[in-house]
This record gives sequence, C-alpha cells and structure tokens, in this order.
Amino acid sequence: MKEEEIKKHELECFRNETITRSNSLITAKYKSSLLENKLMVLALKRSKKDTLNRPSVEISAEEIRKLSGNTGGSFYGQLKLAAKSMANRTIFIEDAEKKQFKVINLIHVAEYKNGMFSIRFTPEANEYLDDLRDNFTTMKLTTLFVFSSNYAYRLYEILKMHEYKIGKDNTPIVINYSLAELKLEMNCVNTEEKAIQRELQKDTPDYERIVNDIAKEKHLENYSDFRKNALDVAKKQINELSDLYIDYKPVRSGRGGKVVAVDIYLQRNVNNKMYAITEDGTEVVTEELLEPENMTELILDIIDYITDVKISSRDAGILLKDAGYNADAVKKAYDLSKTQTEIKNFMGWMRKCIKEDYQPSIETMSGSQEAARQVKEVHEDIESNKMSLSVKVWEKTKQKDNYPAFLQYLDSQGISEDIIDAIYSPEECLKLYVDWVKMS
DNA sequence: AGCACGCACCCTTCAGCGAA
DNA sequence: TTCGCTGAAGGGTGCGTGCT
Repeated sequence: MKEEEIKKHELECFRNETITRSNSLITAKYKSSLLENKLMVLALKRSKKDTLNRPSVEISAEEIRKLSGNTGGSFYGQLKLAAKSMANRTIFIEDAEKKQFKVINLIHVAEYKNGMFSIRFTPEANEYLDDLRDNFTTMKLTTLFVFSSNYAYRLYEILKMHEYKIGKDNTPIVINYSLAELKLEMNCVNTEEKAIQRELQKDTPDYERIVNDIAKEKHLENYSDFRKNALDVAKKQINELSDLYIDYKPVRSGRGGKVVAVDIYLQRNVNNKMYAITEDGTEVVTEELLEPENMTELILDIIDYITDVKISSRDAGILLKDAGYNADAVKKAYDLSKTQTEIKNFMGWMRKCIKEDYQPSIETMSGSQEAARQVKEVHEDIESNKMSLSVKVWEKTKQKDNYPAFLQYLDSQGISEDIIDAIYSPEECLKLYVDWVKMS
C-alpha cells in the first residue's frame, strides 16, 4: 500500500516536471500567433537529424497553409512574422533548489526558400527536443489545430496541464485562478516587458500589481470584455472541439461586487458518446467513439488525398468524424465527388454523402482498375496497422514488385532513395507512392 | 459583395457589495 | 435596511481577415 503511494507520488512529480518543462516553452512566448504555435508544434514533431547530425525540419508552404486552415490570403507576410518570432524562442530551465538556471535558444535558423520552410534547431536544444516532442504529442496535435481563437488555444494549454488530476469518474475538478493570474496566463499582458519579468522572478509575484499597475500593454481590461471576448469564446471552442470540457464561475468580493477570481471546472469531454435507441424505445449510451491516436496521420492522409479542392485540417477532421474516423469512407466520398458534374458546396456535399452512407466501390475512381486495386491495398494496409501505421506500411511497400519502378520515377524527378528516407516521413513516402501508382 | 468571426473599445443600465 | 459607489452586463461599433 505504502509503496504504491510512493510510486503514485513519484509519478505525479514526474508529470509535473515534464509538464513544467514543456510549459516553459509554451508560455515563454508572449503573443505568439496561432500560426506560429502550430508551426512550432509541427516542426518539433517532424524534426529529424540532418546529415550533419543537427536537428532540423522542412515543411512545404502548401502544407503549412493547409494545416493552419489558411487557404489563401497574405500567407507570406504571416509566415515571415511567425518565423521571426520563432527564432527568438527560448527554453528556460531552472532548478530552483540549487539556485541555477539556463536559457537555451531553440532555433538557429528559420528559412523560407522555394516554397519550403526549413528550421534548424540549435545543438543546445537537441537534448530537450525529445522531451518537448513527447509533451506536444500528448497534447493531441489535432486539437491544437482546431482552435481559431488565440485565447481558446492558451486556455486549453493551461488547463491541459491539470487534466491528469481528473479522476476516473470524471467529476469536475475546480481550479481557482485569481483574475490577474488568469489574465497573465492568457497573455492579456505582455510578459516580456522588463518590469513584469522582474516582478515574476520574485518568490511570490504580485499578479494584481503586474496586471493592474506595472503592465504598459493591456488587453481586455474590463472583466466583461475579458469574459465576452476571451473566456466565453474559449469555453465554446474548448467544449465543442477539444477533449476537455470546462465551465467557470466568477468569484466576487469587495465594493461593487468586483470579480476577483475565477473558478474553472474541468472535466474530460464525453461529447463523443453516441446515443442509440433500443428496441423497447429506451435511450442507451453506445460504445464511446473516441478520436483515434493516429488522428494527425489520418488528417494528413485526407488532406493529401483531396487534391482537387482546398481543404483545411479542421474540415478534414470534421469529415473524418462524420465517417467514424474511417479515412477510406472519406476518400470514397471524395472519389465519388469527382464523378459529379457540379458541386456547389464541397463540404456540404461530402458530409451528406458520408452521412447517407453512400459508398460506391473504390473501383469507380478515375484511373485503371489495377491502379485502384493497388491503392486500395495500401489503404487496407494502413487500416490494419493503425498502431504504428506508416512505418510498417512503408517498409512493406518497399518490398512490392513495383517499388524499383517507383524509385526510377523518383530518380527522374531528382530525388534519390536516401533523400526520401532522410527528408520525408513515412506518411509522405506513402503519399508519393500512392500518387505515383494513381498516375502511372 | 456579403457574411461570419476574432478582437478591441465604448456607452448605458442595473446589480452587488460595504458602510452607515 | 437603505444608500451610494463601483463595475458587470449587454448592446453597439469598427477594423481586419477569411470564407462563400
């Protein structure tokens, strides 16, 4: 019994440690744009050692555009700002007991050239990348990508750190934030102002003073504006789109019934539950349809597959959800859409198609029957290997008879085999392969 | 062009709180 | 309990941006 408790305690310490570490990266940055945050997550997740053993990553502009939900507009300008800001990212690692700390620059070079956005991390950051990557992965990439409000994104990140405290029965836990602290955490003030930094470094920082007196740049000063534009928007988006469910209550005191704190009630989101009517007419909860672990891959898969129409990650997520996270069902609907002469509202048509369960056989796709069969084969392999998915499937694909021909094709495009393995992720390799099969 | 959304700011009304 | 102060509520506007 006692041993168990110690173990549990250790586990919690460990959690806190890693969370704090990733948190130091997440919160370090004031006013990071959504695009920047998303880019950072994607870059971390994808980063690999390059030929000189430096961690680096390349992301195509088109992919960033898709993943950020940005399908047009002044993309270049946004990317430029994000890159500048990313280059200033630091991780702050502190051992409070030993009174020692270090500040590490994360990114050495961020470059945009010929439609490719490349990031090279500093060698010093190297030893922390795995930690950061793990933490970001557990934060469910896809959830981060769905928020359209920066305040929602921030609040989600903050609350996600408390998720582990929620018990098995999912009774809401209460997290109390003073209004000032919450505003600080949600970046309503610029924590990079020097005076604020000084106050924050004290043992017991006075959040009230920071938010009310010290800060020069303030946003949403009135509580009602803060509530309307930050809290309510965040609550709506988190509850509708994420794996968390929140509610909040303002805590009032003082003359005028001033809101001095906010109690946040945090639960896991069980909205994914499916309700069904049994024969005798009673309503029962059927098996919970949870977002699969490989949702990111599924979304990328769908985005890559749907080439004729520009589709955001958010829309891809919606289609997948409609299809019970069956990527093939979405693809089949898309293949069918290609046979239609005119579709006015692509998303509307796709959702209707999926919901009405109209799934034509995959052989109706454009191209030869043989190509269709091969594509189908790859997708079936993906389905049956969901756990470690792409790596296994890609290895298997390499054994196929037509793989040498595929290599030859790549060579004609100026891409050699080792470049593929070094630069492309297995999903991307598969995508290349599938595209090639469809094309040939 | 028209609409929706995110965010910020302003104004009037009225509710909550402490003091008398 | 009442009074007066303070600030929340909630409606409105405007700007920028993305989507249809």
